[in-house]
Amino acid sequence: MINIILCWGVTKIDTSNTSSNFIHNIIREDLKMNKYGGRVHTRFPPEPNGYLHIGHAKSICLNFGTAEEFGGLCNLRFDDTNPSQEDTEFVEAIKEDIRWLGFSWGDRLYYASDYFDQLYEFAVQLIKKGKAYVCDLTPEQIREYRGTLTQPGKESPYRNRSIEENLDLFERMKNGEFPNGAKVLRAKIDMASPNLNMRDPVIYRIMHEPHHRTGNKWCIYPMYDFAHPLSDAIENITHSICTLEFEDHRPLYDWFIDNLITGDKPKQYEFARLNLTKTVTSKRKLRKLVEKGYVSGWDDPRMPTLAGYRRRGYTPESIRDFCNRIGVAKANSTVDIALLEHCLREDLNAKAPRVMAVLDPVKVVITNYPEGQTEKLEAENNPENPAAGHRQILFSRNLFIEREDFMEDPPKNYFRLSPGKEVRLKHAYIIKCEQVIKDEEGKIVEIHCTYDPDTKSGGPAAGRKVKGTLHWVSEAEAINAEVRLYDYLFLDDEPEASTYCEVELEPDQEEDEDDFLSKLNPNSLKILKNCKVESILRDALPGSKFQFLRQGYFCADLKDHSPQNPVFNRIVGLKDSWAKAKQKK
RNA sequence: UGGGGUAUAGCCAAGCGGUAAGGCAUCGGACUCUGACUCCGACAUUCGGUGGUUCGAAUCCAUCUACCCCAGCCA
Repeated sequence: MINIILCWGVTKIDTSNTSSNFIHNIIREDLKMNKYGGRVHTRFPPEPNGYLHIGHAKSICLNFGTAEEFGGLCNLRFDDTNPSQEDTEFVEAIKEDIRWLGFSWGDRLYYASDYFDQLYEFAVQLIKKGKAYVCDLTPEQIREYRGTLTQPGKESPYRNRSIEENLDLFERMKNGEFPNGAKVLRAKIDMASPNLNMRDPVIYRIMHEPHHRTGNKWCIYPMYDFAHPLSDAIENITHSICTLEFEDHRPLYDWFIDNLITGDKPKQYEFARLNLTKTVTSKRKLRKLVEKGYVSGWDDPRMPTLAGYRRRGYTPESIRDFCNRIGVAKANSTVDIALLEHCLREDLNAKAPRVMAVLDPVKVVITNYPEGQTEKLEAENNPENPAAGHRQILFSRNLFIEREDFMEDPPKNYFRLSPGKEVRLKHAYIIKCEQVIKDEEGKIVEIHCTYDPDTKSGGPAAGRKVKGTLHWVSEAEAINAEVRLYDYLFLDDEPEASTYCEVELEPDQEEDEDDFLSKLNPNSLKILKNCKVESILRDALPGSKFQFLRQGYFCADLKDHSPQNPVFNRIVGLKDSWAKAKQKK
């Protein structure tokens, strides 16, 4: 009986692996030239300061997928160079999400903090080469000295300290002799560079802050621009893939590599991050939704986090399929969320057992069906997968159908139940509506029908055609369930776009940052308490997924579902051409 | 107005000098005991604009335009 819940279909083999994108083209070229001796080694480098979202999934699929496709390796490396932001909670969540997506880093789990000693040594080398110096300028002064987009910067008065002095000062920075912000170590490059990243960037800052992995060992921490390329080099990364905003950091990346690394040099390539319609993906904004309680947490089923999708009922296969389909390019773009949902439905259609659930029940009485009688009917579990087998459901005189499936005064193309009309009850009989019972307020409380015993599914007269087929649950077997209908958190296609016109922007416009909150969909969650569902759902395992016939895909909630209190989340609705046709009128 | 990028259909996206892949969306139609699925069909005489090179240009050259990113001791 529980078989239905476990009969998870075969995962479709993804054959779209010969993907053509500019990064793979580069790799094919590198392979042809035997660069890196034929090695392909990538890495996924999250900062453990938040949960992974759908945008990260694109990067994970690119990095792990590329390694897989070219017979290479992909490391997981936490970019944990800023202890004030980071936490092990995020480290664990990130690991779980990557595993859930189906990728494996083998034994190659690394942390930038693993390299703090080596990075310190690299910095010392730079000083010894006269290519780095300790600078006493305040943060404000550094900003002033940096110049602007159109004007060159000025050299720091500390720029020409002797190597010995720099060495001494840097060591004393490490030893904790100076307070936060008192000094920094900077690369000595070019204050007049048109690329601001090259204007003597800070590479080490003083931060008296315990680190989640190194504890109190360090009070100076390397900056991303310094730690990242060198970590790549330490791990023998060949292709270092990141997003577009780091494009003008590439000269700096190369500068550190060229000055400190011999042998194979990792190369950085940049691709456009994912944007999704009706979705916010900025870490800051997601954090806000969580912290201000607009959602129940990072794993709220409405969140575009991987934890949220998991709780919602998305399959990892569908997310990977999506990531493979959207492509990888350098043009900023916003993918229609309809594509994600398409991938989801395609996967779930093949896998999810069908079951009947009435979300907004209205009672039907089959007046010519004997009182007290019940009978077992056979129902196929998944027409897409015969191996999923059959189950038995109970029919009885009283049953429930969807309130929406009855209309007293229907339009011409209405295939469902209405007075005097016939419909088939899925897996059961054809019934005909004879009478409508209403209460004092005119609300329909019962629909009286007769059934045609000859039309039993699979029976001799079962071939008779009627236009509509309804899902139903008999009173004899129905159990109550809570159903949570989730909708988009934002209805706006681009919730992150400012509503204010750029032209009118005044200097003082801090508040715009929270603009997106005003676009929250007030109906993103609707809770239905008295749904009638097949009794088999009582035993559904948390996280198991079903198609509620004619309605959509639903998932037994990972946290709240139990046999005593069945709770189902709507993952996504079925496509509904009837609703679309209605809307057009 | 400095530097770095990007422009191919409603949305993604291939294309790499030989005459515009594919997917999503949309619109028909077939099938259907899920108005689902599936299937069949339609959907860029044109690649941001303009000039040029060439027998031939989305691809090469010139120029213009639009949009994105950069002035953290964040990543």
